[in-house]
Amino acid sequence: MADSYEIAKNMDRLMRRIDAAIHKRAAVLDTDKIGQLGGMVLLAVAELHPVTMQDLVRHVGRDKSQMTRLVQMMELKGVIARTPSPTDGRVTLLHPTEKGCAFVGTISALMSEVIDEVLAPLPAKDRAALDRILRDI
Amino acid sequence: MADSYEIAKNMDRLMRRIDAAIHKRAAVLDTDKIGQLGGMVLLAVAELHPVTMQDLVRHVGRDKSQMTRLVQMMELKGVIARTPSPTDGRVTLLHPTEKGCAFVGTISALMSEVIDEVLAPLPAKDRAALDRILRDI
DNA sequence: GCATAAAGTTGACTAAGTCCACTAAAGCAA
DNA sequence: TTGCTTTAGTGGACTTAGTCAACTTTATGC
Repeated sequence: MADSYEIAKNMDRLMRRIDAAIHKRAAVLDTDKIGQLGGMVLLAVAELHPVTMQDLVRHVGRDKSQMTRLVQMMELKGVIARTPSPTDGRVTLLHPTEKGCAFVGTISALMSEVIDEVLAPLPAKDRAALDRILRDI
Repeated sequence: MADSYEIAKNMDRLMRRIDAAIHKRAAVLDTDKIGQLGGMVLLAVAELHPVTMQDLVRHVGRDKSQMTRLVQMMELKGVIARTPSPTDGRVTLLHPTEKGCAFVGTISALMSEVIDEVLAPLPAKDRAALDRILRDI
């Protein structure tokens, strides 16, 4: 079996490089200072809307209290709207606002740019393999 | 070209799962509360020693000030020792202590367990491919 | 010998993640 | 219907990570 430590280490290294590449372009996310995680969450909301907090939490794999605060912040910035569910008084539904939708293009372009930059040395075949493997796991 | 957003999203998801799996076993790293990053750094020091701060910083891809503080903490906990370089008064060399070395086995076992758990659904062939791709990047 | 650079440290900060207690609405069972 | 349990979401308090800039000390190249 391939050395797990090596896999962990190289995965960490890759993530650090992606983070650094995103950071370098921070201005894009800082237009309204929604941050890196905020950007990811906005993409998720735009993809899944209308989506409940619970589902969003599951989708992005973060703590629910963290999501509460992040979504509150993004509501303040005007990129996400919250409406109470008409069928269940406990749940709130999330939607991207128009402003939020406008960001989506920018953010996913940023993502592409970053991923393309970091994965640049990878042959297309390996990149496709990576894509598939990541989906499968 | 494979959708970069999907790759980024799935990479994030995978990292979150690894983090969660490590977190679940936090006790192993909490024996002396060196933390997750501390564990990684200890492995790196054990692998590369004697290693300078600078090289360590490059190896793990973190900020040097972060490393300073982390290493100070680990020195306090007694898992890493720092000695001034005999040839250059500016640099300090890092070594694992005996106690540190004793941890190394535990931590890399933890890593293996976590990686093996998270990558369990992956066929051996794909796992090998992932390993190679991560090395190549 | 002096400007200049490199190694490491410190301060002050922001973002991310964790844990727990809590409220309120829903679901369910006697 | 009333009480019990579960579920959705919120808030508080905290720890770990990560960033950036200013600074000290030692080395180095003219």
